[in-house]
Amino acid sequence: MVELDKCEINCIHDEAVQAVRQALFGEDVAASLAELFKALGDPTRVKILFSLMTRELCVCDLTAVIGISESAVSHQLKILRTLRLVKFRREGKVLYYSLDDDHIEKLFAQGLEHVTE
Amino acid sequence: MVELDKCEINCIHDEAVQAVRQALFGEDVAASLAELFKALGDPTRVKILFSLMTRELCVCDLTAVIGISESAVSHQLKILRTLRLVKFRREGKVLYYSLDDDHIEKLFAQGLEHVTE
DNA sequence: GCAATATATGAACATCTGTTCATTTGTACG
DNA sequence: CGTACAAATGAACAGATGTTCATATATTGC
Repeated sequence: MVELDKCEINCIHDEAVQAVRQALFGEDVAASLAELFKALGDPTRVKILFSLMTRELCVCDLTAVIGISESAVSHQLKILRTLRLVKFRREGKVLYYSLDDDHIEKLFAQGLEHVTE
Repeated sequence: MVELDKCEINCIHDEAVQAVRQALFGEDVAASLAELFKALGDPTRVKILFSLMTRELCVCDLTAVIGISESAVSHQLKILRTLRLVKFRREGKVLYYSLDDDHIEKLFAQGLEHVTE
């Protein structure tokens, strides 16, 4: 818990700090947002999500497309499921995964713009 | 290097896998995208960026707004600088930070939509 | 029920990440 | 020049993260 001890006197823009502090969303929202972005912040998951942008795929397909073990894919899918980024339907023994949400496509689009500019 | 050994026979949708594989962006793009999202995937950095959406602020202000040590803020700012998410200008001893890019606001907007729906 | 198969899950481990503490750099001003 | 102060940097450490390996579910077809 850092308090405004020495710095408040000569350096801080007090009104600004107060204003921003008020506008700043709560700890929980910041945490949720960070959690979401963190989920997108892994090459494997980026590839999984991008793959699912084309069409729904089973775990086995994803394994082949991305080139890592089925277990690794499954673990990542669990994370993406928990955050409601992907959903799945069962067809016999096979589970078909797809994007749960069209926000992801927009997020990727924005992200790509930043990266490739 | 996992090959399509046993699964290709009875489970994989071969054409789909090939197609997606072709469409899938390269290792480097995936890595860049992941790096960007990972940078956004930390509560402290989320707060920093959100704070800077309102107006430019000095490191000292950010310390007060967010309530963590100046060193911690500085370390995070370095990460954000490296990824061209924030920029700064010097005025005497004080460095004023601001957003480098309007993509961030859009990314946050999309992210918030997903989180708060 | 049992073998086969697709996927999920748990434990373990090495690596990466964020913070703290100590030190340094850069700038202003007497 | 030397002190003061904003900010940056480096080392170190605890905690989180992603993969692997081994094992467990769930479903199908015999």
